Amino acid sequence: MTETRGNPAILKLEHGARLTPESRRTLEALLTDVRTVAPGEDVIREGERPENVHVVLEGFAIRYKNLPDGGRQILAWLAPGDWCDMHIALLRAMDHNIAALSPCRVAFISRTEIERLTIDGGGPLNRALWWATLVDEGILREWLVGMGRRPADKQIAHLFCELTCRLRAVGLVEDGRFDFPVSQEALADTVGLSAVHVNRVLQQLRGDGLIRLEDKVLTVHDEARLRAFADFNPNYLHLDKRG
Amino acid sequence: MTETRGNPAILKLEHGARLTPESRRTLEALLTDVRTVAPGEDVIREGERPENVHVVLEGFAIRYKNLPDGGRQILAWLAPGDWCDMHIALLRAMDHNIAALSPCRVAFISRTEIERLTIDGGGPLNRALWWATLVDEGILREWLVGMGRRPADKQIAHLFCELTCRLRAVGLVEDGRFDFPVSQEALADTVGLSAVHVNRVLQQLRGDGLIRLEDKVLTVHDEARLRAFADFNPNYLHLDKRG
DNA sequence: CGGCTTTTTGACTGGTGTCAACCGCCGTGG
DNA sequence: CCACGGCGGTTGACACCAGTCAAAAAGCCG
Repeated sequence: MTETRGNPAILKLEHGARLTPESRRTLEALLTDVRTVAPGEDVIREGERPENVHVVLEGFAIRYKNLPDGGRQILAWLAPGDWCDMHIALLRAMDHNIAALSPCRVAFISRTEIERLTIDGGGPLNRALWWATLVDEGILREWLVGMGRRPADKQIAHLFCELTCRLRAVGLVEDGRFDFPVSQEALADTVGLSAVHVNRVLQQLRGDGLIRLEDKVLTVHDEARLRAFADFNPNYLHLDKRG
Repeated sequence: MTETRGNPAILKLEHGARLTPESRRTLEALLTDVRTVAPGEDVIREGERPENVHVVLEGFAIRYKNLPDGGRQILAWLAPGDWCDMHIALLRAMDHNIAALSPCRVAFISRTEIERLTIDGGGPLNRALWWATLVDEGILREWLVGMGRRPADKQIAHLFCELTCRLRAVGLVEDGRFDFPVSQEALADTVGLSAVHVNRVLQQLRGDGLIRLEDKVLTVHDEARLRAFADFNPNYLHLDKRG
């Protein structure tokens, strides 16, 4: 549906730091090894030694963990512009999986290259990527609030508010509409509910006119109303321009 | 009960990186402005501009958010050796609160000093503090799994396994026992349950002989059994020596 | 037109929340 | 020294949100 105007990975970081023209060029140069990943396909698995950092350029990817009883918990949605595992470069083994949720285009960057530019370098990119990591942490915390203390309907509404903000930040929202190629089961694994209950909640939200969801496109007619319902405060996304 | 042998902030980082004697001295020098914080007292509040980074040296602190309906969600337990907000130094406003849960001793470090040593510096401390941040993120993800997909009893058991590991890493566990000055209400706000239900679950765990909890001391007689029950895998703590 | 996955529906179960009372501990103050 | 008050822990009765199971309907794709 919507098309990104610029490179989403750069668009996103612009929200967190003032990038110099030079660091923009450095970034562009990093994002050359781009691969296509099919839905359901893993990018990296728990236990593996991370050799690359991944950046989503198109589509949705997810972090997730499997449970011994066959269950699954989704830990993050990785939208265009999101860096998947800056972090893990430092660690010896992945403690979770990353997979494509919808068809994705993902950039692969070698960890040594990243480490040189950031951890050991301390340039402007270091600040920008720190910022992105901190935002990820903020999102994780907000999800925890949702799962722990919000009823199902508000939790899901809150997630939709968050996605609207995040996708708008990389130019993927148009008139409150954005691509949403996500099954109700994946939604359920995200919010910690059963697929059946997610179905019922979605019907309620549609019935109340808070959202529309058809043909894999999510529409938020009245964002203010959805935010009020979900008790949404975007402060945790730290998207105000200038870091 | 138990006494830390060394400085917990240094003990902890030793798990994540090889510290040079010099960086150890640098750390010691940073941790001089130590203040006492009473239970319930806030160290920093949502919305505030962070001017200091905080390190817990004694006692438990928490990250938390309040909800409009009066509820509270605890987002992290900060034990001795934990850095509270490395991160936020980069951000303009706190998106959550930090408070003492039990009587605490907390070191205050000015953000400019920290930024010089890490973000802009790129020394060995940068790696160590990155590592600590990544571990925090790993914990957050595991908590999400617990809230989303684990039944109440296993979730609480899992938390006890985690605490045992984390506190052992800074020398605060002795014979499977450690100080646990935490009300059931705080536990409830941590795991997203009601205090009443936490009470019932604790009785069940005690009845099954998995834990003992009396006089504000938690005892795990048989750690292997508790881990098996909770389906606990410590990989997300990344505590293996050498980063 | 078949098989597949995803969504939808209904009936029923069950885990957890809520409310309210009671108890035991402990610090405070008369 | 004892009475009081408050907080945290414990219990029981009951309500309700969300899970489970199962089957039908609707899309999707070859």
